[in-house]
Amino acid sequence: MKRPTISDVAQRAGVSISAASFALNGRPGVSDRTRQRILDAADEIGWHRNSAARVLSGGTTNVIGMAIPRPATTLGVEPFFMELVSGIESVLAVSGYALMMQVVAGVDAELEVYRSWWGERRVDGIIVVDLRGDDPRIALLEGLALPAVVVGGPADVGSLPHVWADDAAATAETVGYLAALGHRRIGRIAGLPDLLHTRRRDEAFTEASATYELDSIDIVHTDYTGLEGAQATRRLLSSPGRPTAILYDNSIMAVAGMSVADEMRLSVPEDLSIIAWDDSQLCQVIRPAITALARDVTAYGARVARLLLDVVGKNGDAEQRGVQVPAPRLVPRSSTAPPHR
Amino acid sequence: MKRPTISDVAQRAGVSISAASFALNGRPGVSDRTRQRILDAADEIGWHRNSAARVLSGGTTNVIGMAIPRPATTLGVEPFFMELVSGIESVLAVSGYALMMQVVAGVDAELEVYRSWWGERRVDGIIVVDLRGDDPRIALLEGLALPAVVVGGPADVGSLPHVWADDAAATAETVGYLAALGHRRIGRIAGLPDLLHTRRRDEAFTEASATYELDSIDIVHTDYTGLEGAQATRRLLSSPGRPTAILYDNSIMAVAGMSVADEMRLSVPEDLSIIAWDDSQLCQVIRPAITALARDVTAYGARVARLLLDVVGKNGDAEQRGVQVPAPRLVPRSSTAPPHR
DNA sequence: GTGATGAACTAAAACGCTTAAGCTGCCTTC
DNA sequence: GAAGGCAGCTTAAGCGTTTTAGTTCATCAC
Repeated sequence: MKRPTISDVAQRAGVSISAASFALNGRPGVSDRTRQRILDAADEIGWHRNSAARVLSGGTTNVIGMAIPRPATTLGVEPFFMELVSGIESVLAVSGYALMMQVVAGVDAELEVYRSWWGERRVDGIIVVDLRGDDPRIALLEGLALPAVVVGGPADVGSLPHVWADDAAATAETVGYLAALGHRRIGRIAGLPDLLHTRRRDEAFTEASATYELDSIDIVHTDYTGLEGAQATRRLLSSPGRPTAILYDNSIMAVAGMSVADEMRLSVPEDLSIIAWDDSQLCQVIRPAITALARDVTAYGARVARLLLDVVGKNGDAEQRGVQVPAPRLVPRSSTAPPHR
Repeated sequence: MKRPTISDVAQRAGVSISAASFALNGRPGVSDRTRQRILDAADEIGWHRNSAARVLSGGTTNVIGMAIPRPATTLGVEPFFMELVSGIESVLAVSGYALMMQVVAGVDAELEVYRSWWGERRVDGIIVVDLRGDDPRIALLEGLALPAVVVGGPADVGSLPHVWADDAAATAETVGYLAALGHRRIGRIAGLPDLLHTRRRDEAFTEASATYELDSIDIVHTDYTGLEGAQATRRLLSSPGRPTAILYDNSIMAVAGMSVADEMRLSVPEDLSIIAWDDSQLCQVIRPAITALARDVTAYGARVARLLLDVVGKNGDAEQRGVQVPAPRLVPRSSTAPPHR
């Protein structure tokens, strides 16, 4: 089955190729009658614009690229990620853009992917996730002048537009809440230490502990899996001055921690309060329900996509370099209470 | 920054454009010395093949398309989906293919996406998920002769290659296991009723209940969310001859069900045994740990991707129409036991 | 009646690549 | 020594669009 081309359309409508092109792109230069005849002809033979040809003659690809610097096998573990993609897709889909995802093995591979995408003219813009300290991707993207939006910030993003939430404020608020409940020893079971947002939360956590004059804090880094979450919890709860509250960087680790407490005959929330970053169905469904730092990840993703479309010039070019989304809200549930005794 | 073209490479190496093309594509027609000179030149100026131009002159796009017929906001709920994508990516990434995802609002939108992708020559092949009864996508794809692989089957896939697992056998085995423990009343809390695999499991469940001469079974369909899983559980546990075991179609519903049991002062597994389809970190981490029907979803996705690459002719063209992956294995944990009394 | 204007349309170049066909020399072969 | 073959290259056509620079022709002002 041969694909019809624009010249088939032109022939059928009895006009030149360029008249057909004008009509099909909604440009002036053809009369309304002719335009309609051309559109009808295109419809009748089921014409679709060949995207390669369009790109070759200077058009846009209508593709947004996103490299994922995580091992493919761990992608499914973090619901944050998939929700972000959902939000991005919800905007791209209605704008006729597709999302091209590529899992990459490491930072070097990711840089290479960006260079390829740029050189091959495969994407109109890209979304950068999992920002790290001294991230070489920033400089590369600035150099290539590839339209890009960073998920994260507001520091260390160079001149790139970015979308960020005030994790530090949310962390401080959470520590304050626990302090108000009477907790003096608080633990934090965090994600990967080289991710920038982990560091920001770490710092905010430490600062807040000073502000509220806590007796002690403890931070343990993990790879976000339930397994490491459980190990870290076991470690904290076995220490001499064990914490009476733990803040987890995701919900699967919080659940794992709750099981460890159970295993050690500590009850939640009487002996141990538990809070999870990123609310999810899981937090709501489990008993006791888990107090969570809720953010609308889907809306976050949507905001990222909208900013990127602005940057690639699809919509009005409102030049916003940094966009802030609402800070996570603390949603108190049954897993937090004043400490026992 | 101007992107270098093949003619820049040719000029720098002092040869014609076609000589450069031959060399850069590893074809015969240039001497080894010249070839090396050309490759060096390309490297020095950072040349990348313009993919649009390559596609336009008959090449492949090196892109695999995947339309997702679910609302974007629920994408994050089902870990199965993301794990499948991980597996697919793990194969595509090393073969230099990218995955293009597009969320679609319904079946009609999906058909339109396929027609566009075909007409625009945007993808080399596509992956079809969430097979339904009398699925119109099958006929369309057969008609367009677009290389495609269906996730599911083995029935109702037309002539399309597909990858499937024997869910029916796993269902039967599970019912048999519960029967052997002494359960006579079993419930099933299933996913969307119009998905083909839901129907297959429903049928197998009903058949097995006859085989093992159970007293009663009950099937409730849901949208896979914890909320509906909880509601369905409440309904089953409130009925006169309430089940002593429930089989859930995913793990989040199983957890929700466990909480409902707790709420109703029924303990797991003494009063209620719980089994979840699709093992996950969640099943392992929660207390009691949940007995699960484990399948290697990542490997499943990888198999799908490999088959599709075969079909588009990347690898050897071993013509396998239907590929079977291992049936889910029952992994007994603490959430199942003989019924009380 | 003349020249200017502009709407409606066409011809042709350009985008960057692949590839079929053609052109050199040089080496064999008889 | 003429014919043939072959490696190693070049020329040029073609892929399906977009877009620039025309061309034609009717209309209008004076």
